[in-house]
Amino acid sequence: MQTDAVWHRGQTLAAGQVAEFKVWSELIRQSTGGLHIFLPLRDRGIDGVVHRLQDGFYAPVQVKARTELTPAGQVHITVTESSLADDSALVVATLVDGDRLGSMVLVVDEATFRRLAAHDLVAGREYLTAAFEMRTNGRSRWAPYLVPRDRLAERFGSTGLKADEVGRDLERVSDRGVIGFLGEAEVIRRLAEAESLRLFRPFPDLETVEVLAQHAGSKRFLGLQVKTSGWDATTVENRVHLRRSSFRPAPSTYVSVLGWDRDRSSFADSCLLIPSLEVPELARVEGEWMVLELEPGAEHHRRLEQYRLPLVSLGRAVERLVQPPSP
DNA sequence: TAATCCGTCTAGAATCCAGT
DNA sequence: ACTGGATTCTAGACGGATTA
Repeated sequence: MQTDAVWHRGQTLAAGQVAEFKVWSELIRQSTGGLHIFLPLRDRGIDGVVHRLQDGFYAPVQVKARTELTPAGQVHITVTESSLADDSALVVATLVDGDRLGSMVLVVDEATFRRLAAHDLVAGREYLTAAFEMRTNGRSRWAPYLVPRDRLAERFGSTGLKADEVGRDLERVSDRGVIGFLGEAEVIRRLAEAESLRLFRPFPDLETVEVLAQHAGSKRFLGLQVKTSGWDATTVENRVHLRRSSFRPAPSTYVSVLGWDRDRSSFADSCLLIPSLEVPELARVEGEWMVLELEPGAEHHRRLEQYRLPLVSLGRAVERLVQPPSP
């Protein structure tokens, strides 16, 4: 395949981007929706986070790509020591062969990568290199971590959703209106004020979790589902609907509810932050839906009162939930 | 066949600088 | 003093020759 020249010289970084999206699309396709991807909103370093829906597990991922084999037919992956910041993050390294990923993909956590890689000090900087051949029965130290391209999702623990589950999440895309979008933007703005949080958005945009935050220190994740509830002078009470079939409670998932004052076109001063595990006992079931009753404009939120906090402190509150345990 | 070493190139950051 | 463009600098990405 002589498409190399297309990428060569000046296109190499673009090739890296291409590789990232090849990896994401392979994971989404192979898992038939069982894996979702979150892309970073500001920080570089981690290229994306893979979310396994079955158990809510999050895996930070760094994608490394090469466009050419060495003359000896090897794939060489070099990274700087400084770019390996999270031992639990996974390195996904691959050849970009024309418009496809290579037939074999290296998937290894950063700690193992650091341990197995060739360490090389050049001009005061440390480089780590993995060298391997793209075949299944190699005997290199990397062989145990090589997986065929078509079994990438499997490596991430997803066997795919059952047929009746496929498409379920697609339904909810239409749930979100203009107000909902405003709410998400507001939550992102508030979380961005917390300096220790890294933020991610889902790709494609059909997750229950709409904003994902990771603490830079503890590396812990917290996913937020954002609900925005409007009110005006005439209707003080309101309800928030959560589709039961696509609601996946997990310890790391929270539901945030913002109030939108239609009269003033602004957000209420307070919001709610509810652990998703507690939602089923707080909500009333109405057929396909779980319903939370609240008074977004009021000072009191009835049985949800204990989850109320000032909107300005939302970033701090999320930060506290994921920060490292104090010694 | 794998590991090591190193040269070249680029994007983005930092800095400089001329024109207003 | 300010602005936007040009220039320089540097970390990191990439490729491949050489060694083990």
